[in-house]
Amino acid sequence: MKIDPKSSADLSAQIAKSIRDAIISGEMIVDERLPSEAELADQFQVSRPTVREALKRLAAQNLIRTQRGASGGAFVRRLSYDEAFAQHITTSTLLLSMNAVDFETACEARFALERACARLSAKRRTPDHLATMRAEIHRQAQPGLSDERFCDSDVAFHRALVDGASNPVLSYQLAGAVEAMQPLMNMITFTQRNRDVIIGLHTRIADALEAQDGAAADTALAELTAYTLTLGEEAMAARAAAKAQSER
Amino acid sequence: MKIDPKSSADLSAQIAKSIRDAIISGEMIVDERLPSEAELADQFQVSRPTVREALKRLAAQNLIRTQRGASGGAFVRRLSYDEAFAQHITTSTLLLSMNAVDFETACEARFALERACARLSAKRRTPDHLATMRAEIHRQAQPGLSDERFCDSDVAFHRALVDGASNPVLSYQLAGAVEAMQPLMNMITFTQRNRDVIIGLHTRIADALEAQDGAAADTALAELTAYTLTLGEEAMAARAAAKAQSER
DNA sequence: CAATTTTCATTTGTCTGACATTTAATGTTT
DNA sequence: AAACATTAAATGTCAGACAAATGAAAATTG
Repeated sequence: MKIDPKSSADLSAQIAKSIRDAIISGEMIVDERLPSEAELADQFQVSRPTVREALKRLAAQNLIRTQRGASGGAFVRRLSYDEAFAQHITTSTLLLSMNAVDFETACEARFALERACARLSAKRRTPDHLATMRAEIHRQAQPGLSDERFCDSDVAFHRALVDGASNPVLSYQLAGAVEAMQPLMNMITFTQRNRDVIIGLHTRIADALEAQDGAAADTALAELTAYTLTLGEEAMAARAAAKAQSER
Repeated sequence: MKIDPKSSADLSAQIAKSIRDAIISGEMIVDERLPSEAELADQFQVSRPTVREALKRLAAQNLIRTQRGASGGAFVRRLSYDEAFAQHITTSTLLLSMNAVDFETACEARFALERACARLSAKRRTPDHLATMRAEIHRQAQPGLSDERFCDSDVAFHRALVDGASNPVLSYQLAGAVEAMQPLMNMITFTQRNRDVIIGLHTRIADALEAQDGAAADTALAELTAYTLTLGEEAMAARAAAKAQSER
């Protein structure tokens, strides 16, 4: 592990990269202990604060964990699905909000991916998944539910659908698309009629999965896509109108 | 922005979280300047090194960039697709390697997602995308191509397929699945016959997209999925046999 | 007056040295 | 043998300093 003294980049960034590469390449394995801060400082010929900054960078990426005390130090960390999920969702959400991705694009991506799971989910869904979906449908039908709670339930429903495919990699990749959409979905005002239509489609999807009919689930999802798109367009139009009004 | 002095967590982690939340919530907008390190230290009642560690954590997540000099400082950074891509791929790759995801699971996820793009790509692919795919097919047919280069080309081909859908969000989510598979794909030894079959399927996919026939593309992708799975199984079996041999 | 150079204040990058805190291992006592 | 105290090693935090970059203001020059 070496660093380039001529590089203009921060030393801490270079050191972090050096260690990160060692971890990613498999040169360092899970739970392996890194040298102590003092040793690293010596090795890279920098001071301890600089090493510490590098280690904090790695900690921010969940690549290492640190432990205080006698036999403490920095250890290569096993990246768990949950952490990867959280990271992925944060990044996806930021990407959408900072780059002003339009509703249509995000919606299309989300449902295209979800439909990819439908077939597998129809084959493998367990009674547990079906129960979760039914429960969320029931929740969505409750009167007086706020739009935000309705969206939460919607995400939970679709999450169950995706998890039904019983493929953690698929669930992981999908989580980003589904959850990152939520801020955009939250802009929509759901009338009772809107909700009825969505609940109807959700029921059809759940029925199709229960009957292990992948094609029917796909069709219902396609309809849900189209319907969500029209809702989104209306919401965006209303938003634009309100903005024009306030600027007048 | 406040921190909890009673918390057992590192101060730098708390400070980082506090600032991160402000950025994610939209409280701080892109290109906005954070207070200087000295001011932050004052504000949070900690020393400058601690603040710096917090800032390095944020820098590692591409949430801020720093600039030296008179009117320098830390600025909220616009997360670009490219950076998000890189981050996503790194995380996905680590997730697969550290959690020993089996070939079958990763392969299934990858192709399920890819098939989700096929329909859209058939509709929207440009001559550019087609040209890229044809070029990669041509490259794959070249004699003497190493297995690794063959895989590279394979990824490039599928990337073009995905990009053909012209949905950056879709491309972003897919990139993780496709690229993270590469280390697993690299374990496979591709015989000439293997390559011929794959190239044939690639050609069928390209033809289908050119004809804007989504269904045909989907069928060819399904066949490619099945074929890749058998190749993977063989490779894993060979690997297991070699291991048993060496342990005997 | 305009253009160029110099100076200067600000801010991040890095270093030194110190102390606090946590924790496991070791030693001591009962 | 078990409970307790000691110690050493490691990270966490701090204070203060200097280096380096950089933009803006001031001084100089043509």
